[in-house]
Amino acid sequence: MEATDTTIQRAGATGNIKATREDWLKLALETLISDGVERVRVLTLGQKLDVSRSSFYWYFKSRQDLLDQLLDYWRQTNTRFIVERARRPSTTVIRGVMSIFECWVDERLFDPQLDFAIRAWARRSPAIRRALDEADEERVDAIRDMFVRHGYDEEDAFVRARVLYFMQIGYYSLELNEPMSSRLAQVALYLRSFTGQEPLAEDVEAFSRYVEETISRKR
Amino acid sequence: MEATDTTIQRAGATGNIKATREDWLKLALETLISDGVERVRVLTLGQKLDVSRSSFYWYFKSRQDLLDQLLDYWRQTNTRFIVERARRPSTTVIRGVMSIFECWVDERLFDPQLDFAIRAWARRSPAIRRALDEADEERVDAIRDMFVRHGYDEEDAFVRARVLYFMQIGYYSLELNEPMSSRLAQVALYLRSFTGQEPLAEDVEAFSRYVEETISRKR
DNA sequence: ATTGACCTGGACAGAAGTGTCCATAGCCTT
DNA sequence: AAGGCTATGGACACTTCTGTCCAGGTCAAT
Repeated sequence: MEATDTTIQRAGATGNIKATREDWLKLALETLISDGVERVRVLTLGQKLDVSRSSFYWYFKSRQDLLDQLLDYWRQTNTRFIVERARRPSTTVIRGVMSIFECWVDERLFDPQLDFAIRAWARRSPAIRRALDEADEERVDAIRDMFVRHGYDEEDAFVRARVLYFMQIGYYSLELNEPMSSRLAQVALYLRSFTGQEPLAEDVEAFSRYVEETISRKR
Repeated sequence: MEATDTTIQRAGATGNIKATREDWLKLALETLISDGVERVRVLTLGQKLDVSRSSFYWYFKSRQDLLDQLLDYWRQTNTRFIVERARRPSTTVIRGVMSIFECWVDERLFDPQLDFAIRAWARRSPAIRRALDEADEERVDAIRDMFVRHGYDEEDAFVRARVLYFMQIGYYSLELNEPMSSRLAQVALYLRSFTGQEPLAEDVEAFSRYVEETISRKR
């Protein structure tokens, strides 16, 4: 049972390896996302990887050490693209909001399940709580600035940023699992609701095209 | 179970009683709300009540039995008032939305922490998931009907109901803990954002009055 | 072929939790 | 005063998990 496989790159490692550090991390991340921190257990991960727990303690100092690294991963992914999309120059507010919408339809830009798992985690850990508050603030601020750039006054921009962002977090909270087609069908209404302006037909078409491309590239 | 509640009435009970069934339930509920289901443990509750676990098994069949009753409690409270407020006759949409807003500022009508705890719970239990989906749908439908009554067409009403409800769930997800004063300061902007109409000064004032009364009555 | 750096399994100790059984203490009724 | 019901404590058996220790197995380089 040396087993190297799943692939070739692992041959690069010493060979005795059944589970790499990355295997542990990846499985831990998946577990965090699907089941929550509480379920990220050394014993359970080991059983799934078919490796004894001792192996884990070779790579990680402790369970806490692993959890710390999961948080780091989240920090380096989920907030970044929202802020980046919100800062992109846009010709109209509608287009600006659309840029942000891209994060909501492309899980490579924003992983709602992961964000949600972190949110649940934060309820019982002050350290996580702080990290999360910072991330939320950063995101809302970036969206607010986008509205401000398009002429909304400070306070209005802030409220609209919140409505947009909170609404999306709320949407994810419900975990509806709707097909993309029905979500797309209402994009125009959401755009109007968020901006107070009427979106053009070509705006909506442009967004639909983006989504189609994204989905096809993903396959 | 006579017993009703704390203090004097407990003398009415058999006397040997250190912890009533209600004590267990209440503490379990508080724990569910503040720490999540995972932390609702017979052992821990017993320690806090300063009673051995055997006592628990006198009142409840098992831990699962207790959890079932917590779910029942949630079912009988959180959704009811939202639906009731959404159905109230209102002269304008603004007033209709304000009726629903009452749930967001009065924790006796809607307990966000409890709702949130249930949401986290649902992620790992299909039975809870189903109960939650039903509740969400019932709430959104009630809000949608309110918009329809005020002349919004079906699809628009649906999107607006979602924006309103999801935004609020999202707001709670962030657990911001803002003072009521700063939330109130932006009520007009939210009303406009949700309805697409300009609220009257007297509407905003009426809402402020309601909130003040609520807070003072609570003390 | 030997060495040494890497990695793994198994055993041990111990914490925290569930559920069951039974003896018994406290109050109410008779 | 005795008996019955109600509620409790303590002991037992079991499970699931963490973290430590150490004896080894495997590969690469010498």
